[in-house]
Amino acid sequence: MGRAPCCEKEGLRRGAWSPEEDQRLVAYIRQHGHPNWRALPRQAGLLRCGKSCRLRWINYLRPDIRRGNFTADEEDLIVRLHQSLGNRWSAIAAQLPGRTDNEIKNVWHTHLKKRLEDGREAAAAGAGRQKQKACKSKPAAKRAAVAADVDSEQPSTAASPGLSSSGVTFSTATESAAAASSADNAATSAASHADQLAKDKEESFSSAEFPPIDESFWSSANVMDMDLGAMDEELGLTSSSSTRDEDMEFWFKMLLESGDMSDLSVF
DNA sequence: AAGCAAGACAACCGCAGGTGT
DNA sequence: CACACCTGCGGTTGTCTTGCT
Repeated sequence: MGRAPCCEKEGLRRGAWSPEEDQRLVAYIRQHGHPNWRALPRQAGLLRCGKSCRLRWINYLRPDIRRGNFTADEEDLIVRLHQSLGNRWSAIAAQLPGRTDNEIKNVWHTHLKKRLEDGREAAAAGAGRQKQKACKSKPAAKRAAVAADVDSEQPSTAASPGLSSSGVTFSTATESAAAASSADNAATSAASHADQLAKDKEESFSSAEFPPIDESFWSSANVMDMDLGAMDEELGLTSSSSTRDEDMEFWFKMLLESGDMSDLSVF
């Protein structure tokens, strides 16, 4: 259980990613996947450490990322999940299709936490969100613009009905919620939240902001030489769901069985 | 119009755990 | 069994944007 030596920092770029770097990373992963993050930047010709590439891909460039503002349901779900899971952002993110742990963490620290601390979450649930969404509109647009840069090279698969991970991830959320419901009626509420999220996501992905995905991208000759099955698995796109989702489900059930999910009464 | 404070978000850092040799 | 390597996670920071005065 050793620790990986620190990334060589000499000659490596840091800070914000340029569109060119994004395109290069996306193009490489498109062709070869990312079996080895450490070796990826060198093979892709990027002056970045593998960690940085992974983070960029996971949090920003991954095709199944759901961009845009958090919905009221998503925010509520985050708050409730946080109450029962604590700072397990990856666990919370597993219940929010298309959202990354980093994004959820940011949202929590920037306003959800404050909302709770202020003790007026109930009152602010409506008004607060309206204000917040207005504030976020520009950054969202900015992100969309950057994404468009990348998408010009790689059509986003986010809107691909067949390839979107939403169904997979969400099915996990639904199943988890369903399991919870057997022990606690409150979980039914969580399931409805998940239902709503799925609807939101579908609507979101079919909106103009998320133009229809070019399905041909994934089946094009560009990716024919790569292991699509492996890629799908990495992206959480397989119908059998990812190992991580399975882990999350297992963890959820364990909590249920151990009674730790009594906190889910908040649902 | 300019300056300042707060908000929002991308990215980095260090650690822990899993896996292969 | 010990070690090295790799990946993933959570905390934190830096920078840019927005709103207010």
